[in-house]
Amino acid sequence: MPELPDVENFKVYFRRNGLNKKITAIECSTPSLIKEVRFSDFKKKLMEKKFKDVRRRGKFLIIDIARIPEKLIIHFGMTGGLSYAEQDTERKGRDRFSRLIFKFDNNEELRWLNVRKLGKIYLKKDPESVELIKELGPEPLQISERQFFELLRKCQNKNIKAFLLDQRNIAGIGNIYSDEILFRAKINPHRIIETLSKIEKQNLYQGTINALREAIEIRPSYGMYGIRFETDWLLSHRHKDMECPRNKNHKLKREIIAGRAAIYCPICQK
DNA sequence: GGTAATGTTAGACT
DNA sequence: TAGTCTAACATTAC
Repeated sequence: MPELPDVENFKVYFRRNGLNKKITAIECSTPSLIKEVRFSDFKKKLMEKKFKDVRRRGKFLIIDIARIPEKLIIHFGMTGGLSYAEQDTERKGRDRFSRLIFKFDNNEELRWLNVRKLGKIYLKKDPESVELIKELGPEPLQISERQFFELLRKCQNKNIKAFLLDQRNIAGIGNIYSDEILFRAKINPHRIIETLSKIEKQNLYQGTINALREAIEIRPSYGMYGIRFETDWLLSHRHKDMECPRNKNHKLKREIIAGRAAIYCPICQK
């Protein structure tokens, strides 16, 4: 679930539920997911503190903590999320995979969910000391068309889907949104960047911005449940009826490209 | 039981 | 050198 739009909504969820409450206990069922610091030290640093502010960078959340310079840095991996609930209530559904839990002084708790244990947690003064954060490309919703073209220019020989997926080019796009973006831009995921026309590049820029913005808007429920994309999204047909949103007679194709399952319309996407 | 899954990365390969 | 491919991580759901 967690690509840019999802993590953006996790940010709002965290801001709404996790800030300015004193941490009274911390539990972690899988301490190996907390990187570069022992869980006992992690706990010591955070006990009795409050989360002050939260921001998003790519697929990461970076959280300020009152009274200490360290930031809590969260990556959700492939199957992560957040859940806020009353303390010690039954953990149903994905809450069964609550790997890290912050208990607050109001008898509620914030759970970091991570089914496949591919997520990571850091506690660092400087977020840039996390290799991937340091190398992260610009935020797609904050760059001009001109800057976008410049990024493409530096990767002429690369496959377009590989380009979109590589966090060092642009931050926050993952497998499903790369498919959605390429569908909107009517570009076949096999294409190499240097073969794209100016109009296709413009469509790619607009498709990126529109898909991400609309996805952020569409998800009124936070967490990983109840995605409700309209049927004109490629996403709503993925792994289901596999019908092209533009034409029911077109069958979507699934193929491994850039190491991931790409789903696209071989007729609409040239 | 086999397969695929919204991420990242190291190392092999062309 | 640059770009691509594969496997690995770990676990569940269908």
